Amino acid sequence: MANSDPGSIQVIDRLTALLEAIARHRDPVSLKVLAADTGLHPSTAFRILAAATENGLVAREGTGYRLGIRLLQLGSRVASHQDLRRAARPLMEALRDGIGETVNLTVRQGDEVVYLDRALPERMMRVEQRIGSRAPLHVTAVGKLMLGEAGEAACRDYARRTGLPGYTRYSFTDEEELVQHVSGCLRSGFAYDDEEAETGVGCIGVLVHDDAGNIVAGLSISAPIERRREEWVERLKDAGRELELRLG
Amino acid sequence: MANSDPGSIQVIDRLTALLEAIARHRDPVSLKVLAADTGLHPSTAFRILAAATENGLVAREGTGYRLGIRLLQLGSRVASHQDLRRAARPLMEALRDGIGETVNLTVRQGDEVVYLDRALPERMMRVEQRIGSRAPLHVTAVGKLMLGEAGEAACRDYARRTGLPGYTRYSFTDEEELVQHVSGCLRSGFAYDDEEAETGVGCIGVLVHDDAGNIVAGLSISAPIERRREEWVERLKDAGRELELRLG
DNA sequence: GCGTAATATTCCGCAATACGCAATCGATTT
DNA sequence: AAATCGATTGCGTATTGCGGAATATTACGC
Repeated sequence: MANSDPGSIQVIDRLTALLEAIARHRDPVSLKVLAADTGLHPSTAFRILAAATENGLVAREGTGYRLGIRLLQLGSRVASHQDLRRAARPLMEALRDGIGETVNLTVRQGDEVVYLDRALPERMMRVEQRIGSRAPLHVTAVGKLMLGEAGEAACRDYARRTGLPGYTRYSFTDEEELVQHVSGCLRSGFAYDDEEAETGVGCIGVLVHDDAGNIVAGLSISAPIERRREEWVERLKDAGRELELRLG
Repeated sequence: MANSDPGSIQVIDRLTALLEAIARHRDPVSLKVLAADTGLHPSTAFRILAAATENGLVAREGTGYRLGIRLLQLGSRVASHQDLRRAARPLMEALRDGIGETVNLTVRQGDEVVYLDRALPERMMRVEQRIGSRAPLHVTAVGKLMLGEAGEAACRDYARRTGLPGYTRYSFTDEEELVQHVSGCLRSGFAYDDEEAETGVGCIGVLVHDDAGNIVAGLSISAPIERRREEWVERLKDAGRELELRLG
């Protein structure tokens, strides 16, 4: 039998699955668990992990495995949007210091937003998105704006394609309502996320454009819903505008 | 012929080499260049890159390749020293804001220090180490302290093992001098790096210990040598002590 | 401290996998 | 329009990685 999918190498798929599996766990993971999680034969998992360890992608801690420091290096070198992150960072930190809540930088990738960077406040209860993690467009403030700018047709397309899965009881799951809501957000130049992705979490988002008017990124504030304040909208918009200037 | 090295999987070695090669370049890299850099047959490189792209480890930009966003995610999940980074981050930012220079968090790995995190000041000229990058112990402030704490014998061992390669004309390349210098640093509880790693760059470093007295990390300030100030030593020591408290 | 169970690691023969050649496709240049 | 250069794909083959079983190591119960 030939390759099931040309453009796919078994070992690389398996390696990725293993890395993912390790990443899902907080503490070092045993071979057995990893083999079970990925459905690989322990012996196979072992050999792949050993090779990955050789290459620093994985490290051993006692008898278990954790992600290797080389991934830190590679992660920090992901050049994609590097300029963007660099330009945004000080603005994000300033905004975070001003309001005392988490500030996120996101970009669109397919039907999701990806968290590129964030600035975390120094307080016990805060909202924290992991860098590199994803969320569907229709349950995030920035994502809804992106849907809005893409136009009604594209938004409806998205709705049908994804089926608008609900995450909380506040998520939009109806195409008509979403389209309606999204165009409203677009007009006001910002969007709220009212516990649509996770109960108790509220966001405010704005878009960042380049000179040509294309969407470059989204900037958002995430906070426990009861701490969120109206006034932040203007500050967030200012930060967005400032970022556009710095990129232009 | 059997595997040259059991515990090594060809594809994974090659994948890692390709990722490294991509990371070395700033802009998207063409297949040809990657194949040349890694010595792989273009067709082989292509297939591996295609598989890596499927898995999000690599992304395409036009006709070239760049590191994929999944590496961001994996990099951010490197659990190793996560608590440390988390605890150190606010202290580092405060210190950076106080003195206006780069603050680094490092750990030892073998004969090198690895940069775990850093806080960058908002100014045009600044020293910037990439997260995940490495430097030999004997040309960094923190590294010299680590050598000191390891004891004279271990330090001499290190000297012979590595041959003390020089990076600038100020690097220590003589075992005797290094041992001497290092024990001096240890006594004073901090170390300078006077353009020993890179001409024009000066550092100050301190060590961070856990309750049991083991070295957990190093904290350092990097600045253009002519901007470096004596006063920073105490502030850095304070930050180190504060971090020890927070970890304890 | 010993026996036992549970994992981790190594060995090995087999065949599926990934390799490299060569041919095709596509873009860019002259 | 031809030619050149790089990216991509198909294909037969040898190598590589596979998984079962054997062995080592660790953890645990008694």
